[in-house]
Amino acid sequence: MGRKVHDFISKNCNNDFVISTRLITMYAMCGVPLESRFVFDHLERRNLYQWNALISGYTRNDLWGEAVLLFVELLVGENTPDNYTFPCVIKACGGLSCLVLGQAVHGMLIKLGLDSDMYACNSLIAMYGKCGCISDSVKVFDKIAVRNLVSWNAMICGFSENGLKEESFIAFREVLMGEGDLRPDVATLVTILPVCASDGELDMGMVIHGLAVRLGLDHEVMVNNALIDMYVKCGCISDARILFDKSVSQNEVSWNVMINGYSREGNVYGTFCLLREMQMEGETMRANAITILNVLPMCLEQSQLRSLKELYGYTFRNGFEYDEMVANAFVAAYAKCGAFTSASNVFYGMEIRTVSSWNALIGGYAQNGDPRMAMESFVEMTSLGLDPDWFTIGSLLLACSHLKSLNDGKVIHGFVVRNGLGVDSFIGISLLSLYIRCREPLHARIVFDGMEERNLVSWNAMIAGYSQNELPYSVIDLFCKMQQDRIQPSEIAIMSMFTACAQLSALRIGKEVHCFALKENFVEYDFVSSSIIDMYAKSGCIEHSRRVFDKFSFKDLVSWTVMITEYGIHGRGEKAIELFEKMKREGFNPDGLTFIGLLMACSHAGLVEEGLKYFSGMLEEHNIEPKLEHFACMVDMLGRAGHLDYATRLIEEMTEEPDSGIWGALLSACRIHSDMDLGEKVSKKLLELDPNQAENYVLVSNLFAGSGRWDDVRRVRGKMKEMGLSKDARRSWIDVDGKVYNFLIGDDKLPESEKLHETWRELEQKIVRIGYIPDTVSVLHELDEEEKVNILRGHSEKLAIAYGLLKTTKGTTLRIYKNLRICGDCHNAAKLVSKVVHREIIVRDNKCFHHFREGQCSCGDYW
DNA sequence: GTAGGGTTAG
Repeated sequence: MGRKVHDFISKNCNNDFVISTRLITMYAMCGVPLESRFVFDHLERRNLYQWNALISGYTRNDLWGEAVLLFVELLVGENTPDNYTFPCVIKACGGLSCLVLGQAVHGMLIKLGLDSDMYACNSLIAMYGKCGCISDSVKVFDKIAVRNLVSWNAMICGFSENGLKEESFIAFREVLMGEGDLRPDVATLVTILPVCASDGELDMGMVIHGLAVRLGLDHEVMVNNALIDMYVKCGCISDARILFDKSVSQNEVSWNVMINGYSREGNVYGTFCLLREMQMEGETMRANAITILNVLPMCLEQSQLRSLKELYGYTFRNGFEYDEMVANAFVAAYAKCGAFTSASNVFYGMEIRTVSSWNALIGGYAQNGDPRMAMESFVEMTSLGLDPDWFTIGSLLLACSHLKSLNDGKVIHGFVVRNGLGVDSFIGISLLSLYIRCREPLHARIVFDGMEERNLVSWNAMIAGYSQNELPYSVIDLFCKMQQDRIQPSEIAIMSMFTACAQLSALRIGKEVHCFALKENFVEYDFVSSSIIDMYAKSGCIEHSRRVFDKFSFKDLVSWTVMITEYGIHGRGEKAIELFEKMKREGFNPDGLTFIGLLMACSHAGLVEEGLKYFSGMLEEHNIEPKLEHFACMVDMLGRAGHLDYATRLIEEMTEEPDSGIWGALLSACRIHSDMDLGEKVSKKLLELDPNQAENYVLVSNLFAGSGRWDDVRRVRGKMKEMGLSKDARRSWIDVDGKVYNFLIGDDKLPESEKLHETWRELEQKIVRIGYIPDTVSVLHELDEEEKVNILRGHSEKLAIAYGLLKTTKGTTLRIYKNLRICGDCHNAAKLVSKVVHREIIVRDNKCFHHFREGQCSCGDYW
């Protein structure tokens, strides 16, 4: 129709200014800006109206570059732009996200004195928003004398695009409640609804839904679609579907949004049904490239490779595989399903490979278990002269962290610093995680402290990183700082706190965090619950652990395994077995880790027969191949029970080469049962296999010390010194009223040390009356008896017990943590003390728990 | 001034 009118005009009144301006506009509105350009180029005379019409036509059709070029042409031709030209050009600058250009145009606007024009200001607000300079948007907004709805909409949009969710809600409320007589329109609602959608703000979304109904805007197709999308993203698929079915008018977006809803849920059937229905809608409704991208999330699980291939077939038949984004998404999706060959086929089948395409490939390899290929692909990419962007860098850092390649990581870190990407939060967090994985928490902290902005993810990464590097004090410290900074902790930081409390046996803090977790509903997460169970157990409260476990309604294999393992550490072998059987009855299949817990439980409790039965059942009943750790448990169990020959035979029958853990277990057994012949052979093997571990030398030295071979002891200790190895000092600590007190062996530096030694001597007198005899065999040094007795008196666990009795009220249970194994003498003394003072004393050593009560220990003196 | 998509972090 437009063309016919054009033909008529060409014949009759070609050079009329008004008519040719209208023609240019008409073609632009019909989505054919090339025709507008044709008209423009064939004009004999031009005025500003026609330049403006074409620039505006370009921006209407998202041809930002062309709009800006035409504007430059206009200036070169010594024309002066007017208040109609500027909004269009500024919009184009925003479209290009080109701040420098936008600022230049803004400067020109000021020079011409047009900077109080509302239309220009509204475009400026939007432009600065799109260029990430939201503070400049605010400045312009504040300066406008009279603001209209568009000014507010632009502001809301800018806040939302810059991730300032709260600010966009505040601006939205201003529109509703403000002095101006403003009513939200379609644009307002369509801008604010995605803010609700992106963060699951269902309540706010529903309020806006009600508002849309009252304003009579809910039947507008764009509003309706934004509402459907909001319900989908908030997880209310059925509500979304009701709106979708009720829609008065629909377009492709409506269908795509609904399909995306089913797809995100992993609902294969629902997704494909809707896709089929969409095709049956006929000519009016066509699937497009975005439809494909909306179906994709459904196929991202390992098991959905078939659906993914089917979808690729559909894509191919409809010619969408040429869409760059679709192709990139398939590369990433195939990689996620582990189908690297298909990913690479799609990738190398593409006509043009942009940096994004390379990112899809490199990211696919980095995330899904082939970090080496990620690095190789990067080399190939750079050899083609392509520069990495921050997505590429992020994936490379991930690959380095999987490879634990600190050196490559540092090279990339250098690149990041030189290119000023260090401020990007994604890159910062990726760097931080790299250093954490490479066990360089200090480096990680430097990156963390250097971040311009810290978000929840960066706090979590740093806190969880400390926990993974076994730095519990740092976890607690940073957690407190997080709260000072008013960052609301999430389930990940909470889990790290439980792990830290478990490492420290810090019961009091652990309980506080438990209250917090209950209040915030974090206990519903399986990994949080497992960490609570662990915290109570490691703080000596195994009954608390069981109570948490029983109350937890989403038990998974991990929680069962944790509970079984904790029973083992507490020497409650029968309980562990009982729970293991219950777990099987409830339909859970044990894995390798479950068996480590179970076998350790049998070992600690001396349940050799049961242990052997479960060990053989691993392969026979559960098809789990025993690994080195399982053999180590068995050797430990058999050795401690005195079956050294059986243990030796088991090692000989292993198909895998035994490691230092296994030889170490056998060596401990040799010491307990004073088997020097075997012990010496094993010592040799152990020190050959792993000569850099201090513990191994200590084991060997203790073997000799136990039978008084002091020359050999000196030889081994000398060797250890020569190697520059030292073992941790013997330490104990006790939690009194939430504060942790540390004790070293023979510690005289404590403020109350005189009082402590006195208390212990009084206790000693009391326990001597009921049969305590100092067990000087535990002193593995070449000294005379009296000196040995004195050394025994200074053992850190005795000091901790004395301190606990001094500082706590009658009846309080003492919970003590020892960093190495408790010695025989302290074990005996603790039993007797528990009897004379009528207190429960719980000692956690580096292997297991001892609950001393009324002269007995839960381990049955078997440890 | 405006709705739907993919690639990086705990």
